[in-house]
Amino acid sequence: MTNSSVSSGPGLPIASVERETGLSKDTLRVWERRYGFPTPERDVNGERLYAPVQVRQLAQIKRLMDRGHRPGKLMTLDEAGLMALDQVRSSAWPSPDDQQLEHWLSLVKTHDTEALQRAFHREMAKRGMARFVQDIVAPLIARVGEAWSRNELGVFEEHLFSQHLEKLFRTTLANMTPKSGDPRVLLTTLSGEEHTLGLLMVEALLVVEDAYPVLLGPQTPIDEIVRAAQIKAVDAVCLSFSTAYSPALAAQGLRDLRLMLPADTQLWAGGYGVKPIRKAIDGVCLMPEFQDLFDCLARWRSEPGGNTADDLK
Amino acid sequence: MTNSSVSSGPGLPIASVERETGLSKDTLRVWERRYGFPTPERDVNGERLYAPVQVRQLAQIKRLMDRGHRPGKLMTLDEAGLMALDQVRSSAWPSPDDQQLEHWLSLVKTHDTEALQRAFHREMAKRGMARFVQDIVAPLIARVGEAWSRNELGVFEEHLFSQHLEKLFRTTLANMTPKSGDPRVLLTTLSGEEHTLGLLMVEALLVVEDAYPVLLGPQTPIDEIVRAAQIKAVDAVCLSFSTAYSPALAAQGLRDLRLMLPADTQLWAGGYGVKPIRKAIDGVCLMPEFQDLFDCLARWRSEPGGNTADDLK
DNA sequence: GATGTCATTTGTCTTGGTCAAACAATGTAC
DNA sequence: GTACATTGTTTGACCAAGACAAATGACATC
Repeated sequence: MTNSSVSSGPGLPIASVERETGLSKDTLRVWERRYGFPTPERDVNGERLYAPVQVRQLAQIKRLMDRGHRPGKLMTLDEAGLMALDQVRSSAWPSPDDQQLEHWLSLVKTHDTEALQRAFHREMAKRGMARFVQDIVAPLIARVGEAWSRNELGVFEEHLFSQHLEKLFRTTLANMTPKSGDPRVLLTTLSGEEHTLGLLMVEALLVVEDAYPVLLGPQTPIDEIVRAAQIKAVDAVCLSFSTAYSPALAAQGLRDLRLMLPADTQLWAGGYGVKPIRKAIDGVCLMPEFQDLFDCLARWRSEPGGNTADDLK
Repeated sequence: MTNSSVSSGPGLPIASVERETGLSKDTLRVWERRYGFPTPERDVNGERLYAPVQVRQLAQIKRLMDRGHRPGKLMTLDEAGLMALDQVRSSAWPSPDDQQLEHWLSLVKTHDTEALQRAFHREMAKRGMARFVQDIVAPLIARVGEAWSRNELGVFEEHLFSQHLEKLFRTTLANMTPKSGDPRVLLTTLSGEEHTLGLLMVEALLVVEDAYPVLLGPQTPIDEIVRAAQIKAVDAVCLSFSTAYSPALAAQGLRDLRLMLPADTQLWAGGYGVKPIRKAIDGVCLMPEFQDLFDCLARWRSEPGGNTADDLK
């Protein structure tokens, strides 16, 4: 009651806004100085108190920036203008006019988790793991991510969806973890890439293909990847990149890693995040589509022994 | 090669030190001004570059602060003095028998994942879930984190360990997910807190206690937590905080959330990260130990109906 | 279409200062 | 001796205004 923060009252302190929006305190202050937005009140001690409305607007601006818009432009827009941008259908996305996809999405939107779970199991049994991942899960994840960035669904729905998928893959994988298999593949992401689902999907595909995945989880520094590859004696390192990851950073990281890895260790990179990488990187196999994973696998198997990993393209 | 940052070179920029030590940029600068430590070099542009040795010392100091020591005292100590304090096996730890803990730690260090997996399953069967989590897993996680910050093991070992635990909990939970149960508890963390293991442990404990957990995964903004709590009609929201999370931020976040949640929804906060929070927060149940979770549960069950959530303490 | 140059935008870092909350120490009543 | 109020010290978060490099966009050239 007597608390001075939050609710319809004065507003949130800058630290809370940083937590809620993901914008650093420095950024929040410099925007205020440069663009005159946001416009926080001050408490008795002169410290900023942000109105909840503006916090929501800031979160929306952050989302639009992740979609490629620049702050300078967004600041000139009013609430309606921002809303309008949210609605824009970017043709860059894989066309989502698939009716079934939209049906899945509606299950996510309505939190019908039981129906979702049932549908997942049914489709997996019907199509088999490989086709299930490629035809259903991957497009659906992309569609959910897109819907989220467009504010059609909230963080809550997105989290719930992710948790269900994670549970699905982990329970399925639990009953078929192999004791051996070739090739041995290390699965992880570079620092900054938090998404785990891509890794789980690849793990599932590798297991059904009788390979031996070593799941390391997300965000491993490059030198630790090298050490892990050596200790676990893997034949290949497979990284996953989501759309959020900057293509330039991804390319740089792959080049750095390639230089530090032994020449006979393959380096594969998958996920929507590698699609924008045009130029091939020497000794790195880019796999924008899941199908490419099978190609990499087949190529490795057809060329056993000391591949110098420079024989791709 | 041409990379100007990191590696044995001059030193790390302040942002990297913040990430690695968990000390804020503000704190790092104010320490330098007040205590004359640390003593970073400067690059051509006058920006701080911290020597790797000092970064390790800073991490050590942070660890000792988490154990209750005050910065002012620690700064007067030299390297040997810090080491001496570090070696003190603080009796605050609930460690059952140190010897077994060290044995487990050696399994982590040597990447003997199969032995680790076997040992986990054996101990869980032997002790039951509740004691397994409290006596084995929680101390072991703390010990691994400590060993990591002491540079006794690398990111690779730490990730592998986390993945094994995650797999263990998820497969175990998969076979006992309840259809109903009371109370219904939403499990998540605030933005900025990435650690999921705490949530999985709580989920496991809730399930064996015949409650109904709703796992949302990490990093949910507060307004989405509120929405999720309403839609999923939960009786309580349970947040988890690791030591990495600043106590001040945790307290602020809990206050923010408490104000936005309905009064009849309980708010519980667990994990090592809440230990340093001394002052009680109105309407929030702090659970620094796992045992406290059972207390919260028992209290809720003994007082059904419209608790106004102000009856704790 | 690829590549190079230049201008603008943008976020992070800098300094040095203020202040509330947390903590330790001391005094006082019971 | 213990409980509690009071005072003094420590500590980190916040503030302002400026500087600058890295990223981005625009435009010319090969």
